[in-house]
This record gives sequence, structure tokens and C-alpha cells, in this order.
Amino acid sequence: MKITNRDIARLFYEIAAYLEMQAVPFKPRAYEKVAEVIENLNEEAGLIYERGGSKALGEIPGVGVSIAEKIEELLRTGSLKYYKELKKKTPVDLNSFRGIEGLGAKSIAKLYRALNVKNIADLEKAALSHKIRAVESFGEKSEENILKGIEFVKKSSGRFVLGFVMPLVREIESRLRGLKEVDKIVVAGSVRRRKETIGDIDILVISKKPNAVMDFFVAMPEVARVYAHGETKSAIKLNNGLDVDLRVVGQESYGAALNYFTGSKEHNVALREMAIKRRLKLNEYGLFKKKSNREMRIACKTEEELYDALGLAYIEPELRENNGEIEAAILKDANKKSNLPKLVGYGDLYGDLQIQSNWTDGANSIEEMAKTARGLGLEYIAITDHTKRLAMTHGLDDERIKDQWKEIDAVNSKFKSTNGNKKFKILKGTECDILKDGSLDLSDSVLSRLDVVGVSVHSYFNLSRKEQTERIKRAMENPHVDILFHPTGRIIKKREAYDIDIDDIIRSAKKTGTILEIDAYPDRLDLKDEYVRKCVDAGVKLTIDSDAHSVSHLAYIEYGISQARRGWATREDIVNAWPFEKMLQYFKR
DNA sequence: GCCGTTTTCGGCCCGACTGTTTTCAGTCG
Repeated sequence: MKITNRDIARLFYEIAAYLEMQAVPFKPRAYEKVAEVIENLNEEAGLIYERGGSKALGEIPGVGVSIAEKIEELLRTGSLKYYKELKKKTPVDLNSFRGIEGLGAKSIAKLYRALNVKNIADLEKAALSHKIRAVESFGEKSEENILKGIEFVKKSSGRFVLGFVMPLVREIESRLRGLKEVDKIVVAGSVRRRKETIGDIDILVISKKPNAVMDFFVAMPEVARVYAHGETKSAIKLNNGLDVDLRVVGQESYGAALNYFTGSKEHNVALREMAIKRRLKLNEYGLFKKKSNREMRIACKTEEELYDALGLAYIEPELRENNGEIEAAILKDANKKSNLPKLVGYGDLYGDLQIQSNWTDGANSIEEMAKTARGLGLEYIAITDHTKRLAMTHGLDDERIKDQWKEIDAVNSKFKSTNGNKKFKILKGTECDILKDGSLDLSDSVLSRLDVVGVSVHSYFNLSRKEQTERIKRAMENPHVDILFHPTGRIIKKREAYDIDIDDIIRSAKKTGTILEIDAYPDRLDLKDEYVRKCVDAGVKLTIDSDAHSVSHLAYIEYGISQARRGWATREDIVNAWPFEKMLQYFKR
């Protein structure tokens, strides 16, 4: 089995937790740090090792002699003795506890020692029978919080964050595309609709020799289990727990099959009802018309044909949730036009307005972030490091941020001198903390000198709905504030959004001219699609930002665009899809 | 266990909240 950087990082995070359980000093931080570095590496550790052996591994920041040896052992044998020994000492299933807020390694260790709690099922049993409150340093309240956490985990389990599994999806797709027996391939299902989390992967292939495709598919190295291995359908489970279905259809039903397997179920049901009204029948094999006791297949080679035959404009996959898209797609007889919006496109963004650098908790320098962004085709970025309230990130204060401006000026003039014709600009920005009372973490005089001011909440998540809403509204009323970053604070599968009145926030954004962000980081996607649509309807402008903390995160902006499209947003709704000067004019002056 | 040097070992992002205590450990960002 090939060991990826993700595998190594995950193992090191676990080692850190096991060491933490034993109260080993400092080592946990060392493993955590190196896990983070490896997770964000641009090159696979396996390739680095092939190129330069353990010496090259040692050049990775955070990797010393001991960790280089461990990576080497992992790459060569696929497992790690040190990890196994640690796990033997406290044999708890760490992954099953992930997502339970407030329960860290030390607490898990205590519960294991006192009650032999090894996984989330044990934990739930212990909490329900009130055994946890009897353990030292736990009480009634902690028991309650644990049960709440378990509820949250149950709700989000079994699903995968789209942006985190997409690299694997694309790898499998391109492998299959490379087979000579494959004529056409599309990943359908919720991946194609770009849902924020996916339950499984549905792949559709056109092939005249399906057996060869299926044999290859079930024999891939990541396959943990084969559920089915047939001529038209195979199903597997990957070693990361993700289920993948592969279906082979003939060219003649491709459009209908793609539509059927893309879903959503609700969208398909509504389409079938439309077909029935027109005396047609729609299924995964085609759209059929009855003619003198025989069924005739009409219009199924492409999805466009299919929709057209039903009197509809083509509906983008991101909209197919039966949330009004079918009604909007109805073609009016005279000019064949529909009410569907022209969605913002995947190549439509000019810039990125939330990026962290190594001035705070980012991994790369301002110049490195800028170069990578320019390589991705962007024309500008804003550097928006944290402010001092976020002590852990060594957030900037009124003085340090001025030092940062000097560096930004220097990098900007460097770009100018070395790239005369190609324009690229770094804007001076901030991700300024909103304090408990809605005031801001930088002075107004500093804020007024920035090109772009983003504000966000990182503390006091538990305020009442009223207090939290008022707090954020007060921040938006500040005349220097341009953007509210990740407005609801949710982290998918990890943390619920804080309690706010989103409609009130949107009204206030409209009134104050504040832009709301679609944070594109894969497990944030904040605002979510439903709220994006509310903004679009209310005429509140949006921005799509990567929230990158390293150069490898800059490409995440794609998932923010998906979220915007799922929220029916057009180019007109997204300020960083506008020409630069037009966007600047929209910012509060 | 790593790093940065003061080349051989001391220091390691830190402040605030929460729930448990009654002075603090654990967790989070």
C-alpha cells in the first residue's frame, strides 16, 4: 500500500494524542507540529525519500533523526512499531472520539483508566448510566456536554468532507480514464452536485468492454472490501471507509443515466413527474414515448437533450435539489428563455481576500503565498493575518501590523520590477477579532489605513442568540469594516455554528454595506449554500476566499465557488468576481 | 523530539474560559 502524506500526518497526530495521555512533556507538540507540516507538504514524502533517502526527509522542517527514521519505517513497511506500542498502553479508538468538543486526550485517558471507555459506544453507555460524573474532575455538566457531543458526531458521521476527499476522487477518476476500455467517465452523485459532504462516490463509465474496467476497479490498491463485482455494476469500500459505486452504461442512455446518478433523488422524482404529465416515462435508461404499444427512446444521449425534451433549460448539477430550479428552468415558448440564474463560474474570480501568512499562524511567507496565487491565475490577494486577541497565533497589534506593511510594500515593488507586464497586487488587510462586546481588536486609526478589513469571531461561542447577534452587528456597523469572515463559525463534523439570527445579520449587512464571506476552506464552507441564497435574494454582496494557511490551501477556493453556485449566486453577487477597481469602490471608504 | 545555537543542552506560540474545584487541570483557538 502506498503511504501518503495524509497517512503519515494522521498517524503522527495520533501519536501526539497517545503521548499526551501519558503526560509526556513536549513530545506531543513536536509530533503535532511535524504532522501539520507533512499534511501541507507540496511533495509526497515517499518521493522525497526516493530522491534523497532519510537525509532528505531530515530537511523537512520539524523532522529530526528520530522522526525521519519513523517516516522511513512507515514508507518501507507500511506500519510503525512505536505507534503500535503506544496504542497498546492505552488501547482507545482515538478516531471515534474526534468531534466531541471539550474532550481531549487527557480526559479520554482518565475515562479509560476509570471506566475502561475505549470508544464512543462505551462513552455513551457510561454517560447514560451516570458513571462519568463519579470520575474525579468530571461532573454533571461534563456528562451533559459529552452526550451533546455524541449527538453531534452521530449526526455528521458516515459522511466525508468533499474538499478533503476530492484529491482521491480525482486520482481514481484519472486512473480509470487512462484505461483503453473506457470511452467516457464522469463522477456523478453528490460529488457532481458539489455537496459540502458526501456519503459515497458514484462513477459512471461508458465502455464496450466493461469486464476489464470492473476487474481493474475492484483490484485498486485502496480497496478494502468488494461488495459487488458485476458487468454493469461494481461496488467497493476504500480503506478510508468511503464507498464507491461504478456503473457502466451504453452510449445510447448516457444522458439519462448521468442525470439519474447525479440526483438529487428529489430532483429526479420531480423530473419524472414532469415526464408523466407529458405522457413520457423517465428512468436511468432513457426518456421513453409510447407509440402503438412499443416504447421508443427519445433524447437521452446528453443531459441537455433530456432537459430540452421536457421543456426545460439545462440545469447545472449544483442546483439539482428540487428547491425551485425546475420551475425556474421552464422554457417560455416565445424566446426559449428561462428564469435560471447564470451562475458564477469556476474561473471567474480575480482575487482572494482572506489569506494568512507566517506573520501569524500561516505556514508560508507573504511572497510565497503571492507567487502561488499568481500561478493560479489570480490578480490580487489580501494578506489578512490574525490580531492580538488570538494570542496563540501571535496575532498582530497596532504596531506589528505596520511592520508587516513594509514587507508587503517590498514584495509588491519586487513584483512590479520583475513582472512589468503582468499585474499582481498584494492588499493590506486583517482578520481582526471581534471582541466580546462587538468592539474590534485593532484601533480605528489602523483600520482606516488598511485596504481591506475583515472581522471575525474566535471567542465566546456560547453567548445567547441575542447577545451574539448584537455583538456581530455592532462590528459590522464600524465604518472601516468591509467583510464579515466565516459568519457563522461552524466547522463541518467538528463544531456547530454559534447561535445567531442569520436573517438579522443579513439585514444589517445590507444596511451597513458589509460584504459577507463564503469561506472556502473545505470544512468551513461558511456561509453555507442555504444562507448564500438568502444573501443573493436580499441583494447582500459576497466574497469567496480560501482562508489559506499555506500555499497548498489556495486551491480550496474552488469549493467556495461550488458553495456559491449551490446558493444560486451569479457573478454580480460576488465582489471578487468583479474587476479590481469596481470592487475597491464597493468597499466602505 | 526538534531546534538553534551560547556546538551540547535548555527551551519549547500563550491567554482565557470551563467545570471542577476552593486553586487548578484541561481544552481551545
